[in-house]
Amino acid sequence: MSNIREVADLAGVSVATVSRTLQQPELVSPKTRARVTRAIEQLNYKPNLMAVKFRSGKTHNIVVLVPTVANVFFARVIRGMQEAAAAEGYSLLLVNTMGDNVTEQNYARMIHTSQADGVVQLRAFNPFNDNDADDQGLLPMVNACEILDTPQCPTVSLDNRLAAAAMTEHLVELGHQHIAMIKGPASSPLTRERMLGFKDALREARLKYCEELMFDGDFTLQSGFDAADRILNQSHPVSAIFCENDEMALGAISRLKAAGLRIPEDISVSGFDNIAFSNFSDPPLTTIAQPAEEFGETAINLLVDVLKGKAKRAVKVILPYQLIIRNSTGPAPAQPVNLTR
Amino acid sequence: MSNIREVADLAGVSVATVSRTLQQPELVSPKTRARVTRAIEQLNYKPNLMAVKFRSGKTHNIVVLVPTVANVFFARVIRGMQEAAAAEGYSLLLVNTMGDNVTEQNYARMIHTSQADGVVQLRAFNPFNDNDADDQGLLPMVNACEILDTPQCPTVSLDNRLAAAAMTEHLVELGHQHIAMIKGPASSPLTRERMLGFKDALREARLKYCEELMFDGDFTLQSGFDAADRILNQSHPVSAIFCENDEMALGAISRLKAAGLRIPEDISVSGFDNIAFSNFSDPPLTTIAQPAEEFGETAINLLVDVLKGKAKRAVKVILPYQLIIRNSTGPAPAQPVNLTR
DNA sequence: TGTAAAAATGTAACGGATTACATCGAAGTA
DNA sequence: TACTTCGATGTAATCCGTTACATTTTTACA
Repeated sequence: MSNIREVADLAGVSVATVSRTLQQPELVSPKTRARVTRAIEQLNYKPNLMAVKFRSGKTHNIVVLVPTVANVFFARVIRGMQEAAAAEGYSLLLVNTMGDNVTEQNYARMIHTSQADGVVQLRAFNPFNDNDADDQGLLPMVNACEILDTPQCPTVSLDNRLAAAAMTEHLVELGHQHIAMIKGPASSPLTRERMLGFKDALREARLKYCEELMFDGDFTLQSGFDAADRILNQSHPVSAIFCENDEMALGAISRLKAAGLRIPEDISVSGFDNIAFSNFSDPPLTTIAQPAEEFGETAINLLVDVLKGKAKRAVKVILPYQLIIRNSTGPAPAQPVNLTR
Repeated sequence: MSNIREVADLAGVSVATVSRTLQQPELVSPKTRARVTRAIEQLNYKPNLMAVKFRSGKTHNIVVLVPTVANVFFARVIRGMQEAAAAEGYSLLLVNTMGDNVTEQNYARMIHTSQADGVVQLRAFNPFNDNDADDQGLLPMVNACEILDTPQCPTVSLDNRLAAAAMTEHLVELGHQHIAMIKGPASSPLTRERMLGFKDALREARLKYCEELMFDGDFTLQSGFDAADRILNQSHPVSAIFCENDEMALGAISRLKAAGLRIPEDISVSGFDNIAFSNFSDPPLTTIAQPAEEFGETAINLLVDVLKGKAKRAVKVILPYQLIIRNSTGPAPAQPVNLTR
């Protein structure tokens, strides 16, 4: 592997001239520039970017903490980040954290060991501890998708409360009065937000909120299936299920169909996220579309602003949602269907 | 940010002693070691890993070229890689290449600019060009999932031909004589392998191969949907469709059901990959399970062997598949169903 | 032609950790 | 006591670009 000195020797110039030929060619005379360029090609010289990064103190790496890359929604966010990062000259270090706080803290530490310049966090957890705080400055971190209430941290998110309320309204308008909810983990602020929106809409419609109709899930297909199973084995009437993401909705539908229920004639099911599968399921899923790629793109742009010192304060960006009505929701049946069979 | 010199000064020792305290503590007397350790804590000193990587010439980074992180199967592979990499002290630089050769070549170049030590390629494309070849040595690259016929490159894959034959046999045993296939892109060796297995099984069963029953897809849900649409609008009888992955199978099922066909009574559909959704679809999908996480894990281990110089020649690992029979395949109907309606 | 200004190029310090080699002191041996 | 050996520690070179500053060359104009 050749280095800049060999190039300089071959071209008969100093290392500074070689460096300038690459960085600020306008400072080098055309004649010299040509000689240097030829030497570079001859030796197939590639600057050691590790040396550059070390010297400059800028790694141009961004650590991305992803709860799970297997989640289709996050996959879209990642894609958006990747494009924005490439455009800004940054590389992404994707970490599948499985939602583990310790793992996240370990990787966030890459900032301190100069392996990365910033962090994008897709979860509402602050992986930095207090003495990491850059005093009054902004943390080199942005939060996307979930809302993290760290004031020094820019955020891009959805108004989950409003979106959940819109979905609930849709169900209410169809005449549903007994709506169950399959929630995410209680630790997730997303879950809290969406539940608040759900309650808002119920209150607005003068329907009463029923704690017994709230079921826990963890955003996976299986957990949706299991929650639906619990819904089938309880005694309250239910004519619609609001699931906090599409995977759980699809899992729930699978269980409901196995019980012989027709969707949406017997029971309506709604999701959240609008993943690709939701358009090809039977029936296609009514859901909330989120601009996933835009989340990623915005997150990177916010972070780059922070890293460049352009950001004066922690901006909080809210992106728009869209209610997508497909065939998994329909009018409430005249008679509540007997679920237990 | 403190550096090793400040620590040395505070502890009243030389930088060498500090470095040794961290790297080979047994060479430092307990007394000194304690002093150094205290100084490190006092200053909250973290070694600058960029400097270490620069000096050592080892980045402990691995570039992973993923055609698309949105693919659920790849997501599982990634997870396997991540765990193995963490165990070996490597970080993953995930790149969503969208199957673009130029993008892959650009990122593979990170090896030459000393930003990464090795590459894991999940596609059958060699991103290195000839003059990158390490002469007779092994390339710092391993190929996973698809088979890339670069002799200097270790590979971990499935016997796709055998697996496809097994699936075809399953369909044949159910009495299917008119089996259509929804293929991946012709450029993918995977597609070629699976097609060969398909043909093998047909020949074995003395059924004739029919070129008109081969349909193109690109591994997405939508392409499966579209291909099924084409199947519905042609004149040959078809009682089963062998799809080259689960996404396309689910897309196809969606289209077939829209046409009023029952699965598997009217037509059988099979997939490949066994993604999570396939277990919750209606009907649950008959498919081939691949040990995705193990692919990832093996790929990393092979690469680490190469990087450590342990690998003498390019090993080709074949992992086992498993035929998962669910309810999307069933006995062929006595009378071929009229597809065009 | 002389001189100042501008352009081109060179010199060398620097960043932070590692490590070969040098040094020093203490313990061990004859 | 003199000498060897070993353990502990220090010194300084090294990895490879970048860049402030110094120096040389060219250009411009009086």
